[in-house]
Amino acid sequence: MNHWLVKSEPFKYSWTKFLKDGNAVWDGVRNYQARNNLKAMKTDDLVLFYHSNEGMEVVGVAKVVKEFYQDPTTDNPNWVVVELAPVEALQKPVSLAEIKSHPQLSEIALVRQGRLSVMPLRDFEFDIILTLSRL
DNA sequence: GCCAACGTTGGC
DNA sequence: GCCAACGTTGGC
Repeated sequence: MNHWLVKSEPFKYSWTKFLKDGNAVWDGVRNYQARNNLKAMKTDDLVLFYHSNEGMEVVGVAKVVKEFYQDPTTDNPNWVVVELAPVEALQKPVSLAEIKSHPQLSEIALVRQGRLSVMPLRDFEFDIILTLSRL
């Protein structure tokens, strides 16, 4: 199983709204690197949900419930969506500052490539973030 | 609100 | 195909 992290501005789509909706079509991705990551997601892969701009913290775990298909919000066949469903909220959100200060998390795209909105995580990176959320 | 980082566009 | 100009994202 692969692990991922997606960003959302809580202003536009928050974790709270996601919980209420029960699932989400992850549309609007217009960046090739992020698109490639969406295409690589498999059903039941786990995805961390990060609040960018406001909050700046990982707030929950989601899973892939439907693999990629053409983004219905555009006619351009370059762009795709996946569908995600909430798994659980983190006991305690893990802030960007905590992630940045953790030596074993210094390689992740959240730190190295700030603008990427869909990124892969290595298994141990995913595990560390979950561990931090339980401290 | 500012600005750095980075992606995209378009003129040549 | 290069590169300057411009737009967007997102941390601070």
